[in-house]
Amino acid sequence: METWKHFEANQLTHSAAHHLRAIQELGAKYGGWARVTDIAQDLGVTRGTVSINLRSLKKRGLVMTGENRMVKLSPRGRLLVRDIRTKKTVIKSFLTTVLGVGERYAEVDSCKIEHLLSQRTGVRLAQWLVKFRQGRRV
Amino acid sequence: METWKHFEANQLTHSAAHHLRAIQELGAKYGGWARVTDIAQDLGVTRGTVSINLRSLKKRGLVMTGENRMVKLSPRGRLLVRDIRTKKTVIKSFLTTVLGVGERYAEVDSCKIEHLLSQRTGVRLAQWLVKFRQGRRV
DNA sequence: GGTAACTGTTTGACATATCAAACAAACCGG
DNA sequence: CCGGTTTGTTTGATATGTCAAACAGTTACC
Repeated sequence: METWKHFEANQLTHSAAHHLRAIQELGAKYGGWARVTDIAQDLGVTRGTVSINLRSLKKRGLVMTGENRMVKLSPRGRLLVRDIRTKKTVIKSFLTTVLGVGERYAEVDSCKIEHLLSQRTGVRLAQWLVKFRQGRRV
Repeated sequence: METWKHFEANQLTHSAAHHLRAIQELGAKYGGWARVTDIAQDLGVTRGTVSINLRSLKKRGLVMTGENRMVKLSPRGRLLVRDIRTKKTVIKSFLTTVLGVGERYAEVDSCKIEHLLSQRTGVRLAQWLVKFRQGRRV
């Protein structure tokens, strides 16, 4: 009866996942480095919020600080972002191309779910999707 | 860039959803009425936690108080529980029968996701599943 | 080089979710 | 009816995530 507690035990909260994602995206053009202000802008939260959240992400070794007050993902942070991004792509793709869900709903739903779906299930879905596209009935 | 905030704007948090679910299940044999102690036991949290969480669920009109210090779902609460339960069943069914995900993973994953998936997507998935079972390729 | 703007951090507040512990009310056994 | 147990609530902590506002340090421009 404690299955439901797995939710809170997740590696990343929704908020943390998006902080990491923002750093990755913003840093893409600057060798991985991102500024607090830009992260805050990307997420639509205040600089203070980002500052505080980065504190714990640094403590957890997912984000590193550079010289110019900039931050970048650690290797582990990069891995997490990659996995989540992959899952999101797969989920969204399933929703739109298989279920025929509209782009907007697919975007919102996959965004809510991406960081919660287990890696295993994500991989299964990806494999299934490949076969489905090949016209096999699985 | 604000899509990610839809997560927090959800109707029910994971915790709230499971409080409602517990009330519904426990009440099944008693005309819908459930006790704080039993809810706490079901969820594996303290009575104090349930007491506090019920406060806001009552304020939101999802739970009603009876005479004997018992609580039950309001019509709206019942609807929410039903929708979430349906989504969970559909998701879990998809994971096990289509993707071949193991029972345990399917249980945990569907539990994390049930309250987050939009109603529309849930319905789409259910319909797709019916066709899939009928052997149609969709 | 001095002033103004921008950046990042801190602080105090609030909301949610949880715990342990104290408490009061109700219930039950005798 | 009296005393002990059970029940539900409250209180004081902790943790996360958010805001606005104050603050300190940096940058930039003239």
